[in-house]
Amino acid sequence: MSRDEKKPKAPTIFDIARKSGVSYSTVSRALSGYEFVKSSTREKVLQAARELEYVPNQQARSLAGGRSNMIGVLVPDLSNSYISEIIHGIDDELAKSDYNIILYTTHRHQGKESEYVATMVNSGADGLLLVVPLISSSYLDALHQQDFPYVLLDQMNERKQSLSVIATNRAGAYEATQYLIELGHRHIGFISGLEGLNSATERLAGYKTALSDHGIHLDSEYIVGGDFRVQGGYLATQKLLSLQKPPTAIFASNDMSAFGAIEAIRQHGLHIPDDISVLGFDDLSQASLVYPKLTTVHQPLVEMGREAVIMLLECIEYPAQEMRQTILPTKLIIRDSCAPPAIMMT
Amino acid sequence: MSRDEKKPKAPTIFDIARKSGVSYSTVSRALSGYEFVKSSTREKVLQAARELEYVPNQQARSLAGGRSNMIGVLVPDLSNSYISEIIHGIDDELAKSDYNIILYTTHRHQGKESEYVATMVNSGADGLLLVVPLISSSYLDALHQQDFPYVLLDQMNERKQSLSVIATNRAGAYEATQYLIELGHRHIGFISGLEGLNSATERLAGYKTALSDHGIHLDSEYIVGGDFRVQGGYLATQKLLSLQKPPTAIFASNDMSAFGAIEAIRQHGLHIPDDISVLGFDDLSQASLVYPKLTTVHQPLVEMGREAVIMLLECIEYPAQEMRQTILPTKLIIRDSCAPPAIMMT
DNA sequence: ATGAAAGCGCTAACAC
DNA sequence: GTGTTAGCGCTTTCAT
Repeated sequence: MSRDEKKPKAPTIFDIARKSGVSYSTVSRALSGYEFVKSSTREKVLQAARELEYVPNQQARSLAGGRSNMIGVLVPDLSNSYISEIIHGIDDELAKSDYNIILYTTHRHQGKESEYVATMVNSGADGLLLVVPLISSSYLDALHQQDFPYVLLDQMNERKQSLSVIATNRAGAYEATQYLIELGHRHIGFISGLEGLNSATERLAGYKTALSDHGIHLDSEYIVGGDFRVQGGYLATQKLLSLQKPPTAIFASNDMSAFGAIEAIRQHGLHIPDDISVLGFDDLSQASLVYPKLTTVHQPLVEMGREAVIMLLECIEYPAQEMRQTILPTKLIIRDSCAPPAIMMT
Repeated sequence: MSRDEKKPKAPTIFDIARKSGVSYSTVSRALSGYEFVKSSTREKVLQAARELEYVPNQQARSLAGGRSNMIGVLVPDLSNSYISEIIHGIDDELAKSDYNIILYTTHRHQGKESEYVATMVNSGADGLLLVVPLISSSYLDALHQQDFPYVLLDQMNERKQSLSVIATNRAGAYEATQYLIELGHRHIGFISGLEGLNSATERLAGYKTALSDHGIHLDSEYIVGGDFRVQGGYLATQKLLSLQKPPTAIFASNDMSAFGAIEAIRQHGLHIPDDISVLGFDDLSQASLVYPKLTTVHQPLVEMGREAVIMLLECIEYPAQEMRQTILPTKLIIRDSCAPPAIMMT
């Protein structure tokens, strides 16, 4: 060690026991809220704990078989506000309990999610919140086998036997597309999301259904690949604009893509929404920062985080949860980036 | 428990010991990289561990006096990209080691930072990264007393005896102000940051110094209070614009404030940068998303996170670190929100 | 209602 | 170089 050796050991329940004159197992009971403790004893113990500024050692607690009070949160990446907002919701809700967050990002080692899951489980997390895009059922199986509490966020397990919370991606996309149609657009470009993602698939489906429900021919040229990021949206929009007959509106699978679209459109010398409309999905906080303010489908990310926590805590408390899905509603937020097409065409 | 009771206990070093035919302390040594282990033995152990899919139990590890491989990260809040970017950097760098992040947000209980610090320390974090704005030295003292490794991020302890990483706030603000002056501005409004924050104070100082160095009278009317957030910037700008002689340029203490300024200016019917220039600080990813793209002082947030991790890990490794500060350079990023004043006045 | 005692899985002296 | 033995701080039977 460095300078002085006087690391003042933190007080343990043993110290509390001495101070309050009871056995240390009684202290443990009093502290952990066990019901059969005389209330006078409990008071005495709590008092002593307070005076000693006692802080429980979570490691010991969970080693001994109790709760660790840690929730493992596995996310792909931190560079994305989409994730930040979800985490924000998780954090908010968790703050009400005394759970803490252990944060894992998979970007560290691509595809090693299962390893992370194993670590989290083995490191004593009481439950897991998974925001991992591409779910491989390998570790989901392991989780199930151990009856380990976890909740899937914004992702469905195809076998649907997980607790999960998602938003109405398809309906949201439908509503958005319909809005564009009602504005008079007949040529609506679509920037798709990351392949394989449930949300991406659903949003595309919503777009397609809306089109066909309104008797609009689906032009496959109008669907171009994006990646849920600014750059992808930018590139996709360039393609769209260079089409022989460019769309009069672009529906981007998420706001990030939409931001890229805005950029590309501006560079092309076109004006939003006069020359072309842009619509996003997510309603990130940036959406009202860009100019023009982005009309977009609000996905309740913060609330999804909250909801997932609620489900998880419930599942930890009462392990025999039946698997269910919470579906939160999306909502079209009309701002300034959409308008009727300049030249109405049918 | 719920359905089946067959929770398959995770293998322990004891299982590895049996499988590889050595004592379990040897296993511990082999696994934790102790050097005096015959390499054939080590290989045998590692092999067995692999086959068993062994995952170490961190709780036990740290309880027994080893490392927990957890770094506690204390942040005020998650709703802010400024924080997100720092965390991003932390995460990036930490990914190279096998440390994990325990994330604490103080917004849960205002002013209870010390309690959090105590919890983190007591829960076996190997080190702390503190991004807490208003540092109360109360827990810093405790940390010092215990020789507990920690690094301050974007915050200085007035007594300067902590490891810390900050950016050149004052110089950055100076450069920015000077840029505005060189553009021809003589009436430069300043939206201040959150009171008490080191960065806020330094930026204001940089602004003032630049002004006086260029012989420009400091008009106290031009310095209006902000709070580092959009709303604060918005309100501050309204005040600035309603001045008898409004400034021709506004330097906001951070990008968030600048975004608010842009909004207010737009609502006022003015154009950026033709009618008035806006300059920010931080260079959040949003800065190039807004329109016009924000000219701002780049603060290397991601790198600050990285650097803090590097320092912390070093400090954990070699506890006898002398206290030092790493100062990372800011850089003026010229985009589209600044231009010479419409009417040159002296 | 409370005390005693046995570990949880692991590291770190201490022996040999 | 490797085995033996204590605990780390706590929860949880099992007694009483």
